[in-house]
Amino acid sequence: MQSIRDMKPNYGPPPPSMAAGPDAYMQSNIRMTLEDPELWKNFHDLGTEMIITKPGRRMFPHCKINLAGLVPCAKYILLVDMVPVDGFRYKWNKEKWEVAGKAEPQPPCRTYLHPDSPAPGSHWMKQSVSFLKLKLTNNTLDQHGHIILHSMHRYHPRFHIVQADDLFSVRWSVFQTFTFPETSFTAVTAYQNTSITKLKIDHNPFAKGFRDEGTNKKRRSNKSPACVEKRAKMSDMLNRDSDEDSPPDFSRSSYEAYDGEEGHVPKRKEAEGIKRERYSPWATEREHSVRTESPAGADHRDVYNTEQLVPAPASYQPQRVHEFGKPPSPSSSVGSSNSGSGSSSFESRVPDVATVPEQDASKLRTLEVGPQPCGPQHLPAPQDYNGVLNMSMSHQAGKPGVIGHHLYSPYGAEQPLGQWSNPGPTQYPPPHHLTADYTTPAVHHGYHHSNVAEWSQYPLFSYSCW
DNA sequence: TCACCTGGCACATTTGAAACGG
DNA sequence: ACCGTTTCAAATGTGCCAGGTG
Repeated sequence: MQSIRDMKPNYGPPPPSMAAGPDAYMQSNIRMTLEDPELWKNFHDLGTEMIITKPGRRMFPHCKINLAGLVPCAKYILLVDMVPVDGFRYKWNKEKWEVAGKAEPQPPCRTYLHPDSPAPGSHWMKQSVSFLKLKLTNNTLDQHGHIILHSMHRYHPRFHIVQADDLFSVRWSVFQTFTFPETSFTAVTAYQNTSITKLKIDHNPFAKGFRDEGTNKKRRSNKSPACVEKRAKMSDMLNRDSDEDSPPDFSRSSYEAYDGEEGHVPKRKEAEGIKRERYSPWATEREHSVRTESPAGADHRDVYNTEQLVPAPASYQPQRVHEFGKPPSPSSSVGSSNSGSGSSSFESRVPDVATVPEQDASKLRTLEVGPQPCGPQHLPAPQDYNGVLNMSMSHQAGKPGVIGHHLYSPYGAEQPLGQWSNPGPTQYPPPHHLTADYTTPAVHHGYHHSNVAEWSQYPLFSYSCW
């Protein structure tokens, strides 16, 4: 865990209203733990898949975290974004994920803003923080603010804690980034691994209707002979695999593996966890040095499972600088993210092609920053949305504001936080806030592994102008 | 031909308004 | 009039599956 003391405010001098902001709330130990790690681990061991649909699909399991070590009176903003795990596209081939080529160009990068943001540390710490309403989509023209992903690509959620009184001061605030290796997943439009399907059905309350022991006799019993045959075939194949290169526990037909009472499933899975880990569907990638996650091995995994701080600002902001300096092609950033360096200019960033309906933008409103019960207050002057935009533009020369990046909240525009966005980067000259002051080595955490090194180079706000 | 995607379907949960009673 | 509980329908979230697409 890295102390926030090591961090610097994002970039450049803060505005007058924020002059003493982050420093006033300086703190040392923010702790983030993933809720339901066992469930995540169960999925991870099988190779988590997340359905992405045009209208957007929730994650399951959904991201739920616990926070500690925040300053109770200081306000924080919580963000989640998805970064590619690597630069490859995958295909599901005979019960295993295989590399199917280079990754497609990175879709417009979106960041999901937790609807409670901004809220005091006490609020975040008093109960677990759920990102239930975060949705994933494969629609690059999505206008609902869902996170856009490519099917058959692997991603990794990143959680960001930004100490800021409101969304508009985020830009000058310190932030910390956390990830949990077990939350990585493959985006798919249809489930490939039947074991994952079964696991989802068993654990997702919305899918109760598909449980064998459930009340839904209709669907299950109405399955066509062909379907039954297909399933039997699949079961056969799995069993064959188990004879060849997998322990029975993992490669057994999912329908066998999860037969019986729902309540029994988690226990069994816990017991089988270690075995499954060894024979996860990613084995091939590991063999081919494609799968680089958690190479530290089982010893370190446990540590990762409980909490992990990844690219804290001091360490990965330089990479953001590099990232911004890369050519506009998102594919280049995906495919060559290891190459690292680049110019410090990011004027050619690819704009987020998604747009927000004008009426949405027009509804955007100021974030209410009410009086706080305690602690030093450095509240920005009241401002409306236009004011924010103006502020942003006025800072373009050296410390731009929030334009250009699509930061979404599940709240609609009519809701308190609003879904605030802006006319899109193409309408504004790109800002230059990423000064190259930081020369700290890219990743220097104890848990550093190549995987982190790669994906952490994705900027927090890829297309943003923070 | 095949891998992948899409849209409709049935079933489940969630949510919020209406109804009701104390 | 207010509050708490119950009921019910609409909205929403699921995986399944047939058909479409490149």
